[in-house]
Amino acid sequence: MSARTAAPALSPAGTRVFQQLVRSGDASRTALARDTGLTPGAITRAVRPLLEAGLLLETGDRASTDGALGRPATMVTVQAGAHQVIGVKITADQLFGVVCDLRCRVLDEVTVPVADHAPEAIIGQIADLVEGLRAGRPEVGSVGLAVSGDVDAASGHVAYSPFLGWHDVPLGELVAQRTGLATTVENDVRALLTGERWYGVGRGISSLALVTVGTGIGCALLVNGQVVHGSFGVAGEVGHVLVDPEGPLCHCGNRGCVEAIAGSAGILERMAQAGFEGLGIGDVADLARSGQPDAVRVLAEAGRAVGTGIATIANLLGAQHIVITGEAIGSSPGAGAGSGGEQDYDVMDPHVRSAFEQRAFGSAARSEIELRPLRFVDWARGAAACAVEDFVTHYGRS
Amino acid sequence: MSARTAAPALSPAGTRVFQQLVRSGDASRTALARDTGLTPGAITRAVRPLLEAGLLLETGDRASTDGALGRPATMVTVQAGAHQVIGVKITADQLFGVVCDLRCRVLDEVTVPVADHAPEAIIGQIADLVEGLRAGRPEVGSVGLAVSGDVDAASGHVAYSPFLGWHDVPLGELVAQRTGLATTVENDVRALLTGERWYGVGRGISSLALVTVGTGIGCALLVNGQVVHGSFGVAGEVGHVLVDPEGPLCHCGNRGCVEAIAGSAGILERMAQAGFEGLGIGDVADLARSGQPDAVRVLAEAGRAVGTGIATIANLLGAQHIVITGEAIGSSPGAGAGSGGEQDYDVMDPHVRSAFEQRAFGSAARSEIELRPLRFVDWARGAAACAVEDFVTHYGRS
DNA sequence: GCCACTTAATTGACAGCAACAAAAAAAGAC
DNA sequence: GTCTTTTTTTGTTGCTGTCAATTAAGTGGC
Repeated sequence: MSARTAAPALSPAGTRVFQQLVRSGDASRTALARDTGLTPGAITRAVRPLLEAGLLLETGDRASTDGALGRPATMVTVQAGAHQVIGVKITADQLFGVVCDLRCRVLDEVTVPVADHAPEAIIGQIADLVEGLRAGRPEVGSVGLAVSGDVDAASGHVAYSPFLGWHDVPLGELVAQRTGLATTVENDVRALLTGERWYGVGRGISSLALVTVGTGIGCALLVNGQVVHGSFGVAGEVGHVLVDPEGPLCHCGNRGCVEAIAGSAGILERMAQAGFEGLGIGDVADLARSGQPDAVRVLAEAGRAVGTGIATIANLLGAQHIVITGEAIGSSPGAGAGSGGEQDYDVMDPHVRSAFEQRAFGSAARSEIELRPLRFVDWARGAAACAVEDFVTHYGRS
Repeated sequence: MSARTAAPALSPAGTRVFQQLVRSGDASRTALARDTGLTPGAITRAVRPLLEAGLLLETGDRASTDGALGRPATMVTVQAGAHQVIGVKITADQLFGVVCDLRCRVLDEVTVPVADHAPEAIIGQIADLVEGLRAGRPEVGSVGLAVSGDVDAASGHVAYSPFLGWHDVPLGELVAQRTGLATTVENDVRALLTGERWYGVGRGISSLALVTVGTGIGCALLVNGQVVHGSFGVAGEVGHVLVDPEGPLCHCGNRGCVEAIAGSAGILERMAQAGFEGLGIGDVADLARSGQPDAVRVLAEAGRAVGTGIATIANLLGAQHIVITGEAIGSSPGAGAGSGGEQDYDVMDPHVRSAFEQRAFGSAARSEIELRPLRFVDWARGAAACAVEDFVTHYGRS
């Protein structure tokens, strides 16, 4: 694919080194030897062709010059701009696109409204979006797409996407044909996890859980350094963990699932029951901040439900780090102008934590919990991260 | 270790082939090539030294002679008796020991009562048990030990074992010193999972959950073909999944955990509350079978709790197969004379399944659920399986 | 009964890769 | 200015598995 720089047939060691550097940014050769488990000699030989291909760069930087004995190590860095990728998050309302470099830093972004959900229409829009972002950037060589639903990353097929109403769409092939770029497709939450894993808090961590709170509760899991896919395509359904058998009815048919209590729909419905009709989730948070008892109660319940859900993840998987995110989770109003309208009710934060601490068993309570707002750029960046991963692992192959 | 047959420095391919055969029993060379991803030529070269070392055997058997074209494949089998291992399950009451061959078939078994829980005392008893089983079996070359609690398999240390009252006992080293045999230590439930994984239902499956129902609820998880250890040593705590916030108090401080409802202690306590004091778990099952309403209710609740717990596992992990086992789970009274007194109340079975089906989300309901009685031999066999795995992976190394 | 066909297993040649070990490079210390 | 100390490089070596051709061992056609 995209044979811009004739791929110099990387050795296994070369791929390992390249991966390591893309993920860590820079390192001395000795550090690389330590981290990859290869011999210093092997590193030298692995690095050379990558330098020649322009993928790596030897900056004059010296590592830790402060009084260290011996020959100072010279740092090797990724030439992050050498290859660029476009990441697109597909929703029923909008397409969010970003251009990222190899270190997954966002260079440019764009949002496009979506009207027609038909696969052909959306694929056309994706192609246009890609062409637009690609203009004047010859380094762009691959595309990553993130879609909610049942996605087979290996084949690039979208088996089923409820929000888009898609069934068995060979999205990867179609976009690759239209754009001429190597295309990677992944489930949106797993894509987000991939981004977080290599370029966020997940660095150096082998078990990580990512929970997105919104209309539904999404979740992707990293266990033993591997993304969990589930035998039947289902995994990470923390939204249907039981919280209260007497709780509100969930669309899955049971009562008291996390999603029924903490999902936006459930929250708004219970506010409506309390007499507050037609609110948005941000309004509920505002009410809660101003002390309105119903809003406080509903959000506290939501927070406790999420806390119970993540405690279950911690108890079962021993996740080292748990990130909770969503349009609906934020720090404070007006903090940082994200692309999406980020409503915030960190009102939930203490309730999440207290419920987690209460239900986490033994050492599982040591899991680090992080709540953070999520902007749509992050979704697109996750898609880009998948494309980068694909590029790096397949560089000089297939 | 145990250099009986001078290990002929196995190549990586050799180890892969050996592993594959120990796990599958026998295969033609072509099948091996397919399953290991190696070239036919590599297989030939890998198999030869193993044949010479007496670890493999070429039986005259031909695979599928029925009208198949071409040269018939000759089967290669493990010489299962070439190396034997002893597996020991350590409990506060008894030691259960087995001798197994490389295919993990039980050749002999023995039970020893335990009086003194002090590490030295138990290690002495283990050494005696091993010597006894070893007598007249020169093929015995390694020992596997299964202990409940926090075990570090890599170092062979038992960090903490509540039932034995052990803290940081270097069990592996000590037993290796006493017996002169290579020794492997593993958490008991994980050992059971290992046995099941390679020699039971787990063959060819990459995600498997094993739940043991007894005094406590134990659980070991296989995800993506790897055993989950948990970042802080905690994982698989399905016993503390929330079932009912109004439920009975659990020793973890919360209400309505699976363990509080389905653990033996909880069951007996609730029977006592109903006026049935001093029962054993088998008595409760008998009462339920004879239609006693309280027993029926308590066991139904227990079954539903377990069902909810495994549904949570299925929802989060997408486990392909879930095995529920325990002294307390059985088929019918008097079926097969196991070593432990196996009480049975398959009374729970329908309740487990219905609760599971109700709470499993979407395709997660496709997980295969299996309830089966557990005899103590199985625990010991799990320990043996760990020893076999260690032997196979380290053969011709370290 | 011989020959073509098919599949299994073997073998020799080959090439690639990384480990090993020793030397060169680049500092700071004395 | 030499001596450490650490990083990096460079031959050399050994091993391993792929490749492709060959041999082996059957079945079925004629």
